[in-house]
This record gives sequence, structure tokens and C-alpha cells, in this order.
Amino acid sequence: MKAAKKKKLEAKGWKVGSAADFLALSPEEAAYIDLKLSLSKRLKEMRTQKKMSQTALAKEIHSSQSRVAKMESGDASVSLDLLIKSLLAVGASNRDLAKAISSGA
Amino acid sequence: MKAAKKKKLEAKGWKVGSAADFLALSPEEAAYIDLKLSLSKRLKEMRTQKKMSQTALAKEIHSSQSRVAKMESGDASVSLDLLIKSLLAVGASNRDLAKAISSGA
DNA sequence: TGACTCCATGTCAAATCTGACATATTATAA
DNA sequence: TTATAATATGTCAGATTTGACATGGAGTCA
Repeated sequence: MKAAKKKKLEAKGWKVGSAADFLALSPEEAAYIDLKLSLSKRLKEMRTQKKMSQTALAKEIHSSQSRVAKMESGDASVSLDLLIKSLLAVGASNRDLAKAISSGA
Repeated sequence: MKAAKKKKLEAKGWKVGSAADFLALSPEEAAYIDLKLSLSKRLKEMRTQKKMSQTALAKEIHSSQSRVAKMESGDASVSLDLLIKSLLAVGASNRDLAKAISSGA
């Protein structure tokens, strides 16, 4: 797990559109990254819709502002676990998650 | 994250039907566990459909037989990350994941 | 019976992720 | 401009997860 991490980190720059292409990402890696970006985006949407600051959201999910920022920016250090737990904590249903996921890239 | 872990471990017994009820799980916790169980189930389905052993699957995803077993049994020590990466590695599409997720519980 | 395959479960060092903190950057308002 | 809030980014000790290994149980076949 060394090259994979590097790729994820490099891919982090892509907040727009679907990832990969330039980087030599396998289909699974690309799908994984797109998944994370989709969930990131959804989390930010749900937060702003609720007119909450990152700090407020952080409190609600027992985390910190900086981690929320990383979540929303698609930082490679954030796991799917944390993203999904956060989405659930903010009120997303499993159906919401499914929608966000399948809409990915 | 202490009580949460305990609950997850206790909840592990539930392979059948939707989790929670007896345990004092918050809706998010219940949704999270159901999510994992849905993905576990799907992984096992895809593996058996391909007529692979856990050992063979483990090789394909660069993991071990024991971890595959834990994945499929909904063990609390397995993350969503690993489950999803494995599903992707086995050929699931984002759409497949979405379907598995929304079918949960 | 033994030999073999498959799956389950416990353990643990190494790898990864997390919350918290410091600090920087970017708004927005007065 | 200054001040203030919101967001971004880097770092790191502590917590969690991982692959690997050992081992046990269940089923099959000869």
C-alpha cells in the first residue's frame, strides 16, 4: 500500500469532474476515489443546506473543524467510514447514501 | 468511542434481519451496522457466485482468508473502507454498491 | 480412520486513521 | 484599513484497522 496512497494523494487535487485519466488509476481505484468525492460533496451540501459552519458540524459529530474541512475537500486521510458515519449523523438515510453513491462520476 | 465499539461487537451476532432493537442503538448506529451487513452479504454473494474460496478472494484483494471471513461475518473489526474496496475489486460497480446499500434492512 | 478443503475465531505488530491543535487563507462587514 | 468568522492545511500522539499467523470445527472423500 504505497503506490496506492501516493495516487490517492495526487488525485486529491481533482475536486471537479471524475477523477483519474491522467494518473494511472485502476478502475477500482478510480471508482473508490469517485465514491469518496461524491460523499464529500454530499456532506458539504447537507451542511450548507442546514446553514451550519464546519465547526458546528464538527461538534455534532464529535470531531473537529479541521477534520470536517478535510472530509469536504476529499482529503486522502479521510476514510469512507468517517464520511458515511458523518452523513448518517447529519440525517442522511441509507437511501440518500445510495443516491449519492450511484450519482458518482 | 468506547460504548459504540461495544455495541458494534454485541450487534455482531445479528446476521439475520435488521439489527438493533434490543441494544440501545441510535438510528445512525443502526443504519451504519445495517449498511455493513448489507455489504458483507453482497460480498459473500459475489464470491460464491464466482465459485471462489475465501482464500482465492483474499489473494485477489491482497488480504488474508481470515480477514475475508471477518468481512463476510460482519465482524466489528472490519471497516466500510475494506468492504467497499473489496467489492470494487471483485467487480462491483458504484451502481451495484448503491443497490446493496439501499436494500439494507 | 486420516488427509484434505473450506470457513471461523483469536491474537498482535505494523499500518492507517482520527481528533486536536496551530496556523494560514479567504471572505464579509464596519 | 482592521476585525471577525469561516474555511483550509500541516502535524502528531493516540486510537483503530489490517494482514498474517495459529488453531479449531465442519464437511468430503477414499
